[in-house]
Amino acid sequence: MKLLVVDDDPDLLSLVGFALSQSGFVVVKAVDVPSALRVFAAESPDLAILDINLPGGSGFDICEAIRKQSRIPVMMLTARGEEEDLVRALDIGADDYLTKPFSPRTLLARVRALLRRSGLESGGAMTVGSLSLDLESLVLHVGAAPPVKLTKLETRLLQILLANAGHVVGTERLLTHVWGHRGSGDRQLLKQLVHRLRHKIEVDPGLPKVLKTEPGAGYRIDEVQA
Amino acid sequence: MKLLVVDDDPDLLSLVGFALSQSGFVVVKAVDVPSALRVFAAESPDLAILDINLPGGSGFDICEAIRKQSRIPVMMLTARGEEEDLVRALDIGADDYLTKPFSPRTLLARVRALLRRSGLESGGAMTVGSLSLDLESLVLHVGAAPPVKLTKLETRLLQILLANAGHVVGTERLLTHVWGHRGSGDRQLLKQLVHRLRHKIEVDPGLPKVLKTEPGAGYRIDEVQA
DNA sequence: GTACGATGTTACCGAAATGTCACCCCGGCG
DNA sequence: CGCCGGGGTGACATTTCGGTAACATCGTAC
Repeated sequence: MKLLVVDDDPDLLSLVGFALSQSGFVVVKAVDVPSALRVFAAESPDLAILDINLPGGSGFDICEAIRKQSRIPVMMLTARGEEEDLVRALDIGADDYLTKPFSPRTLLARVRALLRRSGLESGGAMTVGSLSLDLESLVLHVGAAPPVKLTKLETRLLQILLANAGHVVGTERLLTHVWGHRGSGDRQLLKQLVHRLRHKIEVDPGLPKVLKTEPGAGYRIDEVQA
Repeated sequence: MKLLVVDDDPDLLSLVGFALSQSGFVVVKAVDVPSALRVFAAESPDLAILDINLPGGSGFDICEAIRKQSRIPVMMLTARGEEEDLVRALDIGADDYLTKPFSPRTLLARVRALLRRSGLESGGAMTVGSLSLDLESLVLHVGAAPPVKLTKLETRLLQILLANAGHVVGTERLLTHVWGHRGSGDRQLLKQLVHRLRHKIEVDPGLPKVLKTEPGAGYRIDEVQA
């Protein structure tokens, strides 16, 4: 489970980073808005913890940018006594907030709660419609059909598509999520991966019912009724 | 994304220029009214940041001149304690203002907010009247009619036309927005693109109701009633 | 080392998107 | 009238995109 933490205070950043990685999370960090957006695009974290006051913008900007692409849980950090920020945060689509100062223990509890609420709890499976993907064992259940064993890359591809079910996910975003910065620009990799995945999960790979192509835009998975 | 910044203080100009280009914007500058107008005409920026007190005129003049041609977001800069200026600024058609001194962080946040509001920031959907364009999935909804699938170029064309709904967008600006500097000067490309787009979105492509031609100037989209 | 599955690479096909060209219509003008 | 110039239109060429297959390479279990 990968978490993005954005704060301009390096002390707080390392403290929080330490606490979270102690608990088994992978933590990626950023100190300002532009780098946060870069990291978000490059790493596709599963949850974001955003400070509101940042050099070069505010956590609101990051939150909005994230919401345009993703439904991952977002937690905002605010200084004491800026309650009006909270309204705006929740308005923009944040899922929770925490008032500084806070204890690592509190943070951890909130993070776990968020992950549980959003169904991304570590090790668990993500379910959308009649699709259920187990991220640990790399097994996919499609309706009542026998489970399918997937490869690492296939799982990552499905993960991001399911996390954005109903929305188109752009080619470039898929590439960076599955392969990281390396695969950037290489559509061929994606073509092949989609091709192979379809052969595993589609009844008729020639007429995909699950993993749809959006010409010129990317790919999409809709809620499928069993 | 290209921004025009006009201020007579070279220090402020370079500071702001630095902050903005750090965040990935292209910045063009001017120090007085005449050069600002020249630069605006030559560069077709997507947003303008105008100081009010300028040698040889005021930011109001620039704002008015811009408003005659374009609907791009305009932000005015004012010195502290000149609130009556603000009224006039908003009256004239400015979209936002900032009181000096301000932090680069604040400026950046406001600029982003403006771009987002005007639909020029990537991502999301933009709606004008009964037209709704989804920039991610390249789909356009026209009133209650079935959605239309657009191509990348068609989407870009509509994007800039919708962002300037109600105003004529000049040929040259359309060309550079859709094709980048490459297509500069090639009106044939634009003719074809408009032609093809009209066939997709107009009831009678021969008598366009949505995408209107402004002979000698460019094209325009008005608010269409549902 | 060998065998096997996973992944990366290259090539080809057909369709769609885009670019290019030739010609039309129309209004202004000498 | 014939000659522009701006736009519109249709036909066609070229490029890009997505799907598919075949083969190469890599890593790991045995």
